[in-house]
Formats: sequence, structure tokens, C-alpha cells
Amino acid sequence: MVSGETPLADVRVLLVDDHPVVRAGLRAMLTEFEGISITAEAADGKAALKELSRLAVLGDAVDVVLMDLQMGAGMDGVAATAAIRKLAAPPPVLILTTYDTDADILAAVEAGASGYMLKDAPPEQIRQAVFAAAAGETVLAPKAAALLMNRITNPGTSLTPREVQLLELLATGLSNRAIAKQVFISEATVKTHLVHIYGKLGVDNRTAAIAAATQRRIIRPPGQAG
Amino acid sequence: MVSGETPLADVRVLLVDDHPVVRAGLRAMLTEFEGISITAEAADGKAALKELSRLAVLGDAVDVVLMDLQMGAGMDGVAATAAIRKLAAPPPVLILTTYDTDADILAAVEAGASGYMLKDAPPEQIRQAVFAAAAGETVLAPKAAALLMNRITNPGTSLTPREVQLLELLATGLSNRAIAKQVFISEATVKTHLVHIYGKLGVDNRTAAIAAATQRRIIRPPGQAG
DNA sequence: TGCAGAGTCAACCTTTTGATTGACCCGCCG
DNA sequence: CGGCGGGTCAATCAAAAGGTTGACTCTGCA
Repeated sequence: MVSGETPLADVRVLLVDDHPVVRAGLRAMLTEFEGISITAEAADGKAALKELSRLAVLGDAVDVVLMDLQMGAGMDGVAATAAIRKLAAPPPVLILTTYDTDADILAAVEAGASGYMLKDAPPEQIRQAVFAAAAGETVLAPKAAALLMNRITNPGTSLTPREVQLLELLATGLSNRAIAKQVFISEATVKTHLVHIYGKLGVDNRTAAIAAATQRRIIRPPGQAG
Repeated sequence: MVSGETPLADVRVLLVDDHPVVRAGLRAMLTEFEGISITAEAADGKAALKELSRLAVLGDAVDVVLMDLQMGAGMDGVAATAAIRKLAAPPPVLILTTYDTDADILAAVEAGASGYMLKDAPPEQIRQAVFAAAAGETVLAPKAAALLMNRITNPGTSLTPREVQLLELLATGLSNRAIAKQVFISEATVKTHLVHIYGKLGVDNRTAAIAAATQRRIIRPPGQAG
């Protein structure tokens, strides 16, 4: 939690979202709050990186990147987050997205995100999250927190990131061979992973795995845009 | 018809979207335009209907309802649109959503929407769409228009009720044998149906069929409440 | 240092699916 | 009446998926 004190300068935010409407909303919402200013905006990951380097040259670094995960075209949020984390002095990346599935959360955290919030969160929560992220703290939506807690308390029964990844490809309707090519491993390995996945989900075929994983919100429903 | 002339009064808009962020964005964006004012907002379909009846009592009707389709909880956009169209003097409903899948578009049009726009449209397009809808015109995003054109030119290849039924069972993860038992037919017949389904959906295995059918909203994602 | 878990791969075999072909019944419609 | 589409079933073959076992690497951690 960021305490109540007034910061010396505004928290400088870079907005990354492919929807003009959402950017406008965040801009309107955040600039109304004391102590936050929108320094720049970008419509996708590549543009975000460009903005960051432009601002860096100006000695005008941002304090937080507010990033959507799903972006229609261009570099997506996970890739962008990973890329940002590789910069010299990476600003914290706060994910602000629509979905709270295991897959999204895990991918974001693995990519190095400092927080994971949902777009339907009340404005006050988003405000607090921005300040917390700027202060170097970690902020998680309840489901994200619960997922990560569960992951460390009983690591045995939950799916590994790799397994979740294969599950996602599985749900798109790919064959084992197609999945293998997609992630550059052998078909044998895909089968091994699937066996593990079936075991953990308590099913014995791929369609049941998709059903179970969708139901438990481990993955998004097939074909739901990303 | 709204021509280029200045209208006597602002176009009065009701915003319906479950995300505070998006509502803020639309509000900010639309109120900046001359001739548009946001009369009320609602976070889901039920709240939207309540707002409309409240405003009707005040003799304060809105000219356009701007509606999101996907809404986490409560009545969704399609149901809300249908309900609004059943009112005494229904305002035009302009759908403004994230996805442009066949199923979404068709469902919206069937429910009586006056237009279908995407959230990533440039602000100017959204502005024009609002005025057009207020004037009783129909506005469609390019993909929506193309889909509807295509649908009237070749209405053929749609799934039979029986096929949809099997597809739903398929999506729950059942094997062919299990499906056969469930609906009291032979496994051979199940296979025949599946072959037909694959042909119509343009896929060649069951997981791809589930993905395609879910995407086109032919079936509901597994575990999604009725 | 050595073990555990994750990820990788291979060989083998069984079961399930998918594709093809052909057939029968039934109701609807021109 | 005759045909057509939907639904039913069967036989057969090829392909994919599933299950099992065992093995190798690497990382992190006790």
C-alpha cells in the first residue's frame, strides 16, 4: 500500500492499449486523480517500446507502464512486458486486462509484470494499483493472488506454465503434431505433457481436458480473442 | 435523416458497459463532440432497462443506447437489446463491442440492434455512428456488413439441430461411444454426424470443431451457465 | 552433493477417431 | 408420385491419439 502522503511529483504513466476508447477512459479516469499524469500512449507493444526509448532519450522516464494483454495486431502484452523488462532501467509493468484466467495471469507474471488488475475493477482500485506499482510494490487482483498462493502451497497438483501453454494450443483445435511444430518440440513430448495434463485434470482425452480447463478458468474459451 | 445541419438539441445517449474504464472513455470521447450528451450510464442490461424506464417517467427519453455485448455479470448485451426492442417506444440500440465474430454480429442483429461497431474504431467513426443511429439509420462495421451480405447470398450450410446437439455433447469431452449412449444411437451414427459437422465447420477433428463452434457461438463455452 | 521436478525424447502397443462407401427409413414438397 | 434431405446404421481402412516404460538433461534446493 502506498501511504497517504503527497508525492513530490506526479506518477508518470505510459498507457498501452489498442482501443482508443479504453485509452481515453484510462486517461480521463487517471488524470482526474491527484498525483498521476499520462506521459504517453501506445496502441501496441512495439509502439510502447518506441515510446519508452523516445522518453528515455529525453531523460523523461515513466514510472509505470499500464498494459493491456490482448492486443489485436502487433506485439501483444506478454511479449511487450518481457521486452520492457529487458531494458536498462525497466519501469514496472502493471497489467490491466479483461480476463483473469490462469493462462493469462501466469504468462504475465512470468514475463515480469509487477501487477495484474482487471478492467472491471473500480477506479479507486486502479488508482491504488498505479501508485503501488510506481512504488515498486506488487499488486494482484484477488483471483491472481489466489492462483499464485495456490501454486506455492501445493505445486504438485497444479499445471505448470508449459502445460498451460500446450493446453491453450490444444483448445485451438491443433493436432499433437501441429502443437509440436508450434512450440518446437517433438510429438512425443507433446504426448508426455498431455498425459500429465490429463492426470492433473482428472480426464482421459483432449476434449475433456479442454472442457475441464475452460470450466476451471485455466484457459479462456476456445476462440476468445487474445 | 440527420444531415449536416446542426440539430436543435443534443443527441441523448445511454451508455451500457460493465467496465468503468470503458464508460469513462466513451463519456470523455463523446462529450467532446458537439451535439452529443451522455444522459445516463448502466453497468449491465438490467440496469439499462431500469435507467430507460426511469428516464421515460421523467419524459426524458434517450435517442440512442450505446451497448457493449460482453458483460461479465447480469443480463448480457444481446438479451438487453432484445428487451429494449420490446419497449413501447424503443430507442435505437447501437452495439459497440470488442469482437466481430459471426455469432456476435448475428445475435445482435437478430436481437434488433440498429448498428454494430467495434471499440477499436477511430473516434470520428464512432461519432458518426451515434448520429446515424439516432437518426434511425443503420450503421455496420465493414466485417459486419460483409457477413450479412454473405449470409443472404448463400444461406446454405448451417448445422441441423441434431448436429448442434451432438456438438454440445462433444464439447463436454465425451467420446463417440459415450455420446452414442447418451442420445441412444449407434457409434457409427455419431461418426456420420461428426463427419457432416466437420465438413460444415471446415475442420477435420473434434477439438477444432469445438473451437470453431465456440468461436461462432454455435455452442456455449463448456461450463458456461445457461 | 545429490535429489526432485520440469522438460525433453523414443519405442511400443492399444484404443479411438476420422474417412469412405453404401444402404435403409421417413417426412416433406413440388 | 418421386425425389431430396435428415437421420439412422454397418464395414473397412488409415491415421491419430492415448498409455506405458524408460532415459537423458537441467535447474533449484536441501
